[in-house]
Amino acid sequence: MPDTPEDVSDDVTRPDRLFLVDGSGYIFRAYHSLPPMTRPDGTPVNAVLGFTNMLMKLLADMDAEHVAVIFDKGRRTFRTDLHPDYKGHRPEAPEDLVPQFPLIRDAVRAFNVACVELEGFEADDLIATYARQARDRGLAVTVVSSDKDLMQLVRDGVALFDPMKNRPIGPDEVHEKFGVGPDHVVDVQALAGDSSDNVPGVPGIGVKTAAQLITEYGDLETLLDRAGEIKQPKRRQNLTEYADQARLSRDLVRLRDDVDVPEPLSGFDVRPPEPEALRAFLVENGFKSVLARVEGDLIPKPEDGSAAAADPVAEAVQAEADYALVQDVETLRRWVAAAHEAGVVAVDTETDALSAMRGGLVGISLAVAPGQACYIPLAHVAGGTGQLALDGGDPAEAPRQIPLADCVAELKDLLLNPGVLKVGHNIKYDLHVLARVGLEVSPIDDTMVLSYVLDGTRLGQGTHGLDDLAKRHFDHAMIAFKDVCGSGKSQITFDTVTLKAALDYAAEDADYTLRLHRLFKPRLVEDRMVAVYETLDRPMVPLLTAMERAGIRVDPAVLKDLSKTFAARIGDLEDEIHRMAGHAFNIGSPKQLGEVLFDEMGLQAGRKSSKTGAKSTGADVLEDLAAQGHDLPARVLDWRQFSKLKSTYTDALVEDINPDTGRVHTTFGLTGTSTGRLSSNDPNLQNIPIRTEEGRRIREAFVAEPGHVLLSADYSQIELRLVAHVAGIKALKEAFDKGADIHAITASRMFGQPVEGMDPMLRRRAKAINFGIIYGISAFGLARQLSIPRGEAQAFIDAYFKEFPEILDYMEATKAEARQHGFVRTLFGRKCWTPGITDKNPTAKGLAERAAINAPIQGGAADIIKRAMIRVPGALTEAGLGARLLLQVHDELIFEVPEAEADDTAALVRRVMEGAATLSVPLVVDTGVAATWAGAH
DNA sequence: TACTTCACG
DNA sequence: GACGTACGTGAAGTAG
Repeated sequence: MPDTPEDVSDDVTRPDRLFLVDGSGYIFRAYHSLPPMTRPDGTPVNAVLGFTNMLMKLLADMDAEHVAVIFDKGRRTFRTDLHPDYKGHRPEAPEDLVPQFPLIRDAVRAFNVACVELEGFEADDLIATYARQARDRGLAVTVVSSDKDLMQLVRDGVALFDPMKNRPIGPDEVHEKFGVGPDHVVDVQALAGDSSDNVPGVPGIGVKTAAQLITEYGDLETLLDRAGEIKQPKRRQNLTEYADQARLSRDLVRLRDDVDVPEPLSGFDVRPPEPEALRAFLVENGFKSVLARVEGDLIPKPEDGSAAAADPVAEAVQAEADYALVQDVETLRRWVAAAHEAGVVAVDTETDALSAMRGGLVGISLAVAPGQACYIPLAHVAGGTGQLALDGGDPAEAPRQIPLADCVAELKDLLLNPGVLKVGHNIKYDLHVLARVGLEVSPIDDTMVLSYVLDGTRLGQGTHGLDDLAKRHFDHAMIAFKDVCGSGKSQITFDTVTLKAALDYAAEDADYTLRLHRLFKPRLVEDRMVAVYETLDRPMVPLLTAMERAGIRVDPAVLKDLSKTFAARIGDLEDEIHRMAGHAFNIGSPKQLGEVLFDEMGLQAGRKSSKTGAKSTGADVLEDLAAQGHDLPARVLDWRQFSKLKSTYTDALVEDINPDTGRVHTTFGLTGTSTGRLSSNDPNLQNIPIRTEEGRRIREAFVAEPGHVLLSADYSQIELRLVAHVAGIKALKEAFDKGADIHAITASRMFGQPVEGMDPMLRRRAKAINFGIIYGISAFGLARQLSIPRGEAQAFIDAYFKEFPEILDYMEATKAEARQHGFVRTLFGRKCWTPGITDKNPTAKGLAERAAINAPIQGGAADIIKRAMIRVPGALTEAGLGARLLLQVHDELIFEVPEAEADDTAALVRRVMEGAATLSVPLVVDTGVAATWAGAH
């Protein structure tokens, strides 16, 4: 704060003051000072609020020119390297506190206060360093902390202030606590130790004795040198025996004041907060009372209505809804003009069917500002009872509506204008619908994708539906679709809804899409997710739309033929199984099958299901029984295979062929997975069988258009390569550089056998371990996979860690990262949330830990193939090639290619995919070309 | 709707 | 030392 003339007059000579705040100490006090509370999205914020209040009070009370808040960063410091047990017994931070750590740093920045932390050092060391630097420059330093470890810093020009007791701590208070002056605090602590921090000290010596000894001998070294003079025999012996331990303790306790600090002192000037940033922070965390307090003081108060526009986020929260029905071209033009003016418009379409590929356009809604939205009915039919009042028409006739062609003509420029951002919620759907009436849309943003990128699968955030987000972020209950159209059998289509109901429902969707956009877009920067959104997920939206629209040709004759074959096999197996059982039963019922196997036949049950405790009839159990020579379970396995193939694939896929296109159009999910992978549904084309001969035949039904071929290009071992890269595993990298059989090489290293003529059993084991590594290996899991005793599995794992020791560090570091932040990041910065990582239940915690280890690998691979997909269309166009990307199956891309271009396209696709990321190991892509998907592998 | 099973990476 | 697990998906079927 600038000095007023009055202040200056009586204190012209006082030195500048610097306040150094021990942020980590504040956090725990804040956390315990308030009961648990959450903001609307479920994020706990009690510590954030407590911290914010404490920070505001400090800023208001202190009289200083410079201030900074210093935090601990991570557990590992140079002290844990000196003494691994240091602070080793400290419990993990409470689960609901962990996600608040980053928010608390946001709070500091929101108040425009410098915020410092440094890997490898505790906050105390940074404080000591800054205090020394500031003192050297003649500043008066006040360290704000209740931590006794900081008492050693007290001297001329450096004071301590205890915010807990609200009192200064000077040399007298230090003496009271340690029995010596500040300059000998370290010596006393070195002798007395500290059980809570695992500082060993010297046995039998507490603070009192230590102070007495130091006072008598002067300092620790002198005391240790002259320990022989001490009269008490036990004490003399301990001081001699544990001298090195005392020295270690001194090194642990003594603060480093020579840290290479990340921020210069000059950045600590006291500055007023940026009003927008502060308001955004307070609004987002729901700190209304704080907002009310600072309005008009730290930040300007919005003067009703107009001034709210000064802050987009606040406006998104507060705006009243005002929705308009658009039934004539003149009105439509005014909305289009408003959209041009705003530069951002939310768009939502209403259709007469759920399917993106089939639904016909019924109406369009637009929002140009929070609360300001309209609905343009286009294909509503006669009948709705509420229509008369609004449009003055005859209820027996269709309501007054702009002809579709006119509306398309009016919207065309807007939707393609590069200066107007079109925002949708799951806009992929709308892009399909609008494409069918001849409307292209660009550029776009998608609030569903934004929500996914920002909040992913955080605690309880399984879904990114518009209704959920409106509730979570604005505490607003959206009109439910079923309240407008009903549900189940009596559901009506949207074109029969009254215009009034349609307006309320449809305009609200566009309105809240726009509001969410205002909320989310600034968070990309704050959460450091700009690159992931802009370079990975947003470009996927139009790309996936094109892939879904393209679909893949499926030959129904092949499928029907297979269905017949499978039906015959199923029938035969069923008869045989029933005969063996002595009676008919439903083989598809795990319950009935279990009774036949374990009760009637008296076979030994393998394991029980985890949820219900029923005896499992899973494939692994049946395989064991079959291996013991029992025929019935062997037949059941066959029966299951054919039933699965028939019901899930051959029968179902025929129904999924779009009669208009003769092709199957899946929907790709961009926001469903915890790792950044895509998903595929309706139908799922990412799990078409391949592992068995019979199943693989289903891929013969996936065919190219006449004159075309299918090209499959898949990454070889991409996840294992990523492990080698991110974990920096030297031996694994060398193996990949050699380019040979990676599993055989692994086996060779682990079992000390030459790669030539490797025993297939050893290779199989090495392969299982390589997979296990990707999954966050456990002896139990490996033992189960390989059907070997757990001890043997553990021995394999130990052998693996011995050959590839870096993997252990990676696993530990990843778990620590997950515990600290609640998420881990992929190579490209994507956050993968790790709920349960601090769970008390060891099973849940173990699951979360393995998931955390797997996420950067699986997610990194997902990022890489997305990069490749995004680069492919441009590369094809540039090369003048006519291929279309049809499908993605995690590490594989499938294209439909003009026959004559097959070789060129394969080479180009391979080049793009292999160059999609530069790692310390080569990326390798294999390609195959054939008339069917079966042949392209 | 919950659970089990199984198809894929 | 106990906990009771390999990571990530979606779909079909049974059972309640």
